[in-house]
Amino acid sequence: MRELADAVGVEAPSLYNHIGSKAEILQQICFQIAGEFTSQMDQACSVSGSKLTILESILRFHIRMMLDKFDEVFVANHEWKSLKDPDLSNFLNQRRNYEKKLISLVEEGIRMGELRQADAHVAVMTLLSAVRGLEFWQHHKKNIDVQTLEDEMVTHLLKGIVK
Amino acid sequence: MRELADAVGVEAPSLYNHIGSKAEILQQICFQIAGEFTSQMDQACSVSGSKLTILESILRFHIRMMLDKFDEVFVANHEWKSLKDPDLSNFLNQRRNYEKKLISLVEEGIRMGELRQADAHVAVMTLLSAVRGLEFWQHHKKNIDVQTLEDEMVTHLLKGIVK
DNA sequence: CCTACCGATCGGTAGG
DNA sequence: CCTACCGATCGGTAGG
Repeated sequence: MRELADAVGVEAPSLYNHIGSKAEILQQICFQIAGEFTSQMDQACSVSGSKLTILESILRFHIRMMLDKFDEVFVANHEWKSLKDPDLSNFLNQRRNYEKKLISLVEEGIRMGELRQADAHVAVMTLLSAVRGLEFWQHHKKNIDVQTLEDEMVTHLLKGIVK
Repeated sequence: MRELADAVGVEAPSLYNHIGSKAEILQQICFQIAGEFTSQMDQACSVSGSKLTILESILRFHIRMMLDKFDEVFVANHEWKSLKDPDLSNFLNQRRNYEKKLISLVEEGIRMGELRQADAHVAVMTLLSAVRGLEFWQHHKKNIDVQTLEDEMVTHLLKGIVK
């Protein structure tokens, strides 16, 4: 809070004329980000097209979120653990739901023959892990064109690296 | 430190008869883990075989490390930022070197026609991100056989999910 | 190995 | 918006 106050140019206690608590800021960030992911997923699923196309658009959204709203996504990904309990369960439910929808999507893709026979659960977790890992790229991100990064990553995750 | 002391069954200050500082424990964990990864990489690269085979064995090692030595790897992955400066640069150099070797390996694989034409840099970061993301699986890990998880994840990362 | 305690940090309140 | 200050926490030291 002291750092934040410094950045804004006031003393730390003055912040409390504008916010209720540090926890409240956390809560807002977490649910704003969760909401963006959830609504994009719903939108992506509502368009007609192959399951693969939908999956790809979701992947691309994740990557763009990691690049465009790094700080907020980072906080939502890490600090949600500090949410207090109506919020905590709420957040976890939303996330679990999100993962379930993604798993269903992959399962349907497999059933329709668009996707390889695979463990949908592991596939989804692998995809989510990979895009989330953009967190750690730091200096690497700066040396490469954003669109190339997105395209290469999506291709790798969908088609692999083996010839 | 108080938690640690509790777990061991002594008072917090007593710990300092056995360790120099909290920072020293961090340093030991970071370099032990870094060493394991580095030496496995060297070993894997020294055996004859396709670049793809080598890459796969490295991937499998990462996954197994994430599952078998979760806590240490977690600390090495996150808390290295608190290392002080001869150690910090040392650690970062070791990691950068590791990534470079991996990138070279992928580049050679591409050159030899074993791997698809791809951005080796993005490919390696995608692979590392994905395996590292096992950090976040938590409850998911418990519902699946470890060997299946390893096999499915490796297959996904190497061959993708598209049919 | 313990008790006693320090100095820094942190989220936050009181009171104006 | 500020000054003054609180209570909890944390890594660690002194002294036995």
